[in-house]
Amino acid sequence: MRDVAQLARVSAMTVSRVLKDDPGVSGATRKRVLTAVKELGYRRNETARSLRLGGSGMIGLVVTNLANPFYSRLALGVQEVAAEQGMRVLLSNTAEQTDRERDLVEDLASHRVEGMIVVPAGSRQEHLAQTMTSMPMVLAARPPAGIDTDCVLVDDFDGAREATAQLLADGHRDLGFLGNPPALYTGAERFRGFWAAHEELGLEPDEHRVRRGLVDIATAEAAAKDVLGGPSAPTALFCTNNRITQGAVRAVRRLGLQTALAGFDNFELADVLGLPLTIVSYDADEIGRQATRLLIDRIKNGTENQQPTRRVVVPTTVIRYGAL
Amino acid sequence: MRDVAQLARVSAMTVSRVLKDDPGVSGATRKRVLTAVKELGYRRNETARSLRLGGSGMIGLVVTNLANPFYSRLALGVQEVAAEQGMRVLLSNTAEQTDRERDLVEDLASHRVEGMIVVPAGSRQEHLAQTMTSMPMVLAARPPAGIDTDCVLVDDFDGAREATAQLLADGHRDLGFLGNPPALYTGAERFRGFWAAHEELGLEPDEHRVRRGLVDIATAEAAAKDVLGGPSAPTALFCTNNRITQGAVRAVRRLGLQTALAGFDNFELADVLGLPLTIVSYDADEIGRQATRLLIDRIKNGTENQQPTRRVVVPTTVIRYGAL
DNA sequence: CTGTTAGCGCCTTCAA
DNA sequence: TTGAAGGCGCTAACAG
Repeated sequence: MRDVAQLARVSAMTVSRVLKDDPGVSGATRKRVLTAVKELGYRRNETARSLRLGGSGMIGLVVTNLANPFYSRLALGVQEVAAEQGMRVLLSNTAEQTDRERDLVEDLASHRVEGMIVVPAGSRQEHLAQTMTSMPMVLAARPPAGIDTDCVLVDDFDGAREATAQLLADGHRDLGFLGNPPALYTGAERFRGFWAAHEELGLEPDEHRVRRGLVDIATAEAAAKDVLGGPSAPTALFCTNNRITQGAVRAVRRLGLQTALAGFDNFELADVLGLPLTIVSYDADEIGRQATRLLIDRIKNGTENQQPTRRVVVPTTVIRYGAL
Repeated sequence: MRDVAQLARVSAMTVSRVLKDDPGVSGATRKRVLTAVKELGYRRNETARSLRLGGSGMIGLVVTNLANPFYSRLALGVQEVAAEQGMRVLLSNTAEQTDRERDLVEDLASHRVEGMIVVPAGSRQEHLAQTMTSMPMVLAARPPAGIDTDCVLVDDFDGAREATAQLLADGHRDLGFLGNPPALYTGAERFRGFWAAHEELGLEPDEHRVRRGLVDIATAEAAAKDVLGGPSAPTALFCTNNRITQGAVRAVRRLGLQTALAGFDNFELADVLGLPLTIVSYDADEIGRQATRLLIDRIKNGTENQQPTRRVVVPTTVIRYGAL
């Protein structure tokens, strides 16, 4: 910056003003400075600027698994709104490990992000309380447990309830359930919705056809094969997320069945699989956008004027794909 | 830091030493400092540290479309190696726009990343030359054009050649080609491989069955329907990337055909689609890992000891899925 | 409209 | 083994 100032025969302060679009600079001076900037290929040091200004212009985003399209879409939504507000996003991936999550969050805090959006890996988040004291935090896709923060959720209960109701309306009575760990909020809520849809018709699900604690495509496929091969095989399966649905699709295909499937999260090619498929769909980008709006709102409001904790629920839609 | 120093009754310098694991601090002092750190919830300011040290410990990653699993996997590979080396990754998404790419790259440079990995949106990269003068850069998935940098490529030519050869070996003679824009390196190379496989058998592809310049699932689906509905309909289609293959799958399904498909990039559920599918697969994570290794190597070597430009080629494997 | 001074939080260097 | 001085690059606040 000194070099630019020297070349333009002004002080560093004037260069700073020009680069900041400060109005109080004469046209001629501004032009001289910009010429010098271009000639030297000068680029303002944002690190020094952050230090001086006391804000980095960054927000942190911590997701569990970027390879899952749900999270990459969410990340895109976050980037979109952050960019609108002139902020950058520092992205971290926990690989579903709570201890890594704690480290990454600490690391982001050390880099002075102005706030954080976290998709927590575990079911409770006490380990984030410390960080929360120094900056706002928003949870995405899971509600806070053990801490008090804003969050953006999918309507897990109602989506599961509605999809299950459709299967029941189709005449299915022997439904199976393939779920992620019940300790997770989404797992519990979606199971609750599954159950509620039964109750509304005066039915009760058969626990023998329930498998929970599934964590990836492989475990889901195994569980699906197990249920479908059992004595009281279901005619339809409800799956709590896209990985599990895909495992179930594999199992159904391998066994040569035409079992009806219902599941959370839309996925590509769902429409051309040729299986009867009921999908609870929602806009992952929108979760990211909403979370970012909540976060930036808190950042701009600073510590004063503390609003109560907010909870935004993103609606779901049920989509039906037919057999070929 | 001053507060910690005061509480521990030492100077700020000593606190700095403790936090840096500098050996020249007595055990008793170190313990006092750490206690004070914990009590105050103190966290070192990495921004100030970067400013003083002259290196941010970050590398930039610029991808065209994070929603494409290819890029999210690549990003994970980059994160993995960067983390091993104690560096963080600043991720940006260009949405395939070259002007946005230039801005994002400039922005990363302003934030003093120590190097960058870029998946360029366009076919030439002169606009990156300026930035390259101040830090190392590695291109991923596309070779440099208009600039001179290290790069990591997929074996586009050979993958396309081999997959095409397999279709020909199956007895197909009327192959169609659905390609991304020919101005893109991958588009050109994959088409070249498609052509070469024909030549090796003394055949020549029929240009009437070639459609290029496809950019997403929708355009690919339309093109596939067009070719498959035309007068000299192919019995098999070669697709240059996962979006195009998925468009082709849609078209084939909608038309109720059993056309054999071959394409670049593996995708989930490819094995359960029930169509004859030949996929050129490769490890997207590995591209990210290799690119990061090249980059960090250059960063550590500094400006001196300039090695010549390197080009790493990641191999491909051909996978075959059968009809049901 | 432009310049000077001072300091953001940390660490290198030198001195004790 | 510890501390004091000084500066990384920038800009707010105050002068002129």
